[in-house]
Amino acid sequence: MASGAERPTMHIGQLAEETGMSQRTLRHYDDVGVLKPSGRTVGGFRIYTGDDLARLVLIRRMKPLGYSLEEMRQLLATIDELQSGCADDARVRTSLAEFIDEAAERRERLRRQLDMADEFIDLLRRQ
Amino acid sequence: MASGAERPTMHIGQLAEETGMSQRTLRHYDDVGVLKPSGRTVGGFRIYTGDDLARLVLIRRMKPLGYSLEEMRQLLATIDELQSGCADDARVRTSLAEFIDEAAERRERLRRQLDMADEFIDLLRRQ
DNA sequence: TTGCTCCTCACGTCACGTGAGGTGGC
DNA sequence: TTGCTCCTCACGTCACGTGAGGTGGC
Repeated sequence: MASGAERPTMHIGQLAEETGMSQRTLRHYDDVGVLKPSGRTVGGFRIYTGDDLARLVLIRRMKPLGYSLEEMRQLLATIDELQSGCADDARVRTSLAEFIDEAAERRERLRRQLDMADEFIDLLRRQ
Repeated sequence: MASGAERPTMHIGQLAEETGMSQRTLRHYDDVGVLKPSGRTVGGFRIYTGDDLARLVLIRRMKPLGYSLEEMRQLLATIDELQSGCADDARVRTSLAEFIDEAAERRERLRRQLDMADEFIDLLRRQ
């Protein structure tokens, strides 16, 4: 009644729909700590916010680089620290720099995989 | 003694070394029928030929497209049929055309993943 | 004969998929 | 009150990794 502008929240089904990920995957991300819902209803339903959605979109972008969920968890933790005002913390800065180097390597591997795929398709077409 | 020009063969360790794949992976490919060694020694050692090496290189190029081992097995079977002179068999031709379409779709997915990876790295660099 | 390579189980792991059986929310 | 959505086990799957214990090959 006395509530002001409500932030939009959603249940697991809507988040799954909007991101194209399965509900099982979202529950698994909760279990391993990659994406914990912001809350629960009294009855136990997971409640996700717009921030959670943004985090999931970020996770989806990380996936092609082939990180394990544990590595994602660590990288997301570093990003969280940076955004909560630790941008001057040398330890966090170093950690970020390492992650960027790793990501660049993984990107190169992915690009080489695209080359391999093209070689493969050329071979198929020559049959 | 009376042998002519021998075709070079190798054991599992050398094949693993030359392709960068683990021996366990090669044994698994044998188990599921993706790459059966051309022979065995009396003692049971797997014997791989140059043809086997070529097939494994092909398999390595297929991997980035994310096929299951069962799908690889089928695609390789189709390629084998084509190369053993069934190139005029309509069924085999149709099968190949379907595989090429699928491969092109998977290639596009892979290219989009590269874009996602780049967006992710940009985001990291902006922190 | 000594190493080094290879062998076959067989259990473990990672990221989920897939029911089973039960309950919350509008 | 009726559906539809969500919940927690818990076993299954795919592509291997990782020892354990034993033997082949030059």
